Amino acid sequence: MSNNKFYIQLPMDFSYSECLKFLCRSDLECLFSVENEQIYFPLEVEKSIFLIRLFYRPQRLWIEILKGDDLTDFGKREIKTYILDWLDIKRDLTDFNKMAKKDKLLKPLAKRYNGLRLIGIPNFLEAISWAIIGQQINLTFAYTLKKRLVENYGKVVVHEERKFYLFPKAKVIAQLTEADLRPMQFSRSKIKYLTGVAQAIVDGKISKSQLSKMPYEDAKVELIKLKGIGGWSADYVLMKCMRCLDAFPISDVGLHNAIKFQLGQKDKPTIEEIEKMALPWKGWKSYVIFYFWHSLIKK
DNA sequence: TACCAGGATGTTG
DNA sequence: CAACATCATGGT
Repeated sequence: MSNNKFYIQLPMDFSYSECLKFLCRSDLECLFSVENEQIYFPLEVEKSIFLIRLFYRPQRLWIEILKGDDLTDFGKREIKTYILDWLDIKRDLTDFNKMAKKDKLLKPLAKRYNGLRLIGIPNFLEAISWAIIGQQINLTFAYTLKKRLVENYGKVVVHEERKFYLFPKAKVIAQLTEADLRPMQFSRSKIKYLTGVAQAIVDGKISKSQLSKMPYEDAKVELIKLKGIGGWSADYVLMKCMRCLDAFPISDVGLHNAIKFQLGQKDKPTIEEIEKMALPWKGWKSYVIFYFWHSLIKK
């Protein structure tokens, strides 16, 4: 059983504690859990489900398989790939930090959160669904809705009397009705958007691999064709799932508030003002907004 | 109590 | 084409 524990070598400027802080931002998170600075989450690889624990030792992120079939070398590689993507471990932040240092607004954030990675959502359907769920409601309520969806329609893994959930499959969400989701307090429009997107994925009309071959602008156009996906949601998915470094949901109210606080102003900035201040951020706009979001986390 | 939430869509003027 | 209503409900 020596095959159930392996590790990823971490770059110097990786801050496990800042990443953990982001992962801990809601007590209602249901797709992973953080305890004693360890991250627990289930992952489906090659049709079998593994329960994984991550923990940190200097310059190493250890991966331990707590539950699941025997791991092949292929499966092991898949799990590593997933984690590298999720925590954006391979990203070289040298240029980002260099740019941030010269930027009045960013400098304190980049210093305070040095080594923070843009925590992603590798699962395409989950990323889109989370964008839809988060539209126009406060984050606490959004987490509550996601939890209800996941706990009712996602696969569950039980380990030491604790339940761990996977995000529901597109095939399952595509079949849901108002009778299923209205009692969980999803709005009629969110239900339509969620099932519609899931159906589009089932039908092969859109996929992560297809989008990944397109330039940012084209991928954004494709996403916006989906009912319920506007500019904000498209950019959200492009930054959290497709890893486009210049995806920038500029209309985001969280961003507006974060900039307001950072500038110590009474009013939120206008879109035009943000566009102007974002000029030097080119190449790293998704990282910039992520750092601003991070600054909103209440201790 | 009113107003704001990590928006998007359909309608109206 | 810009302004407005609507969605649904929790948080403050």
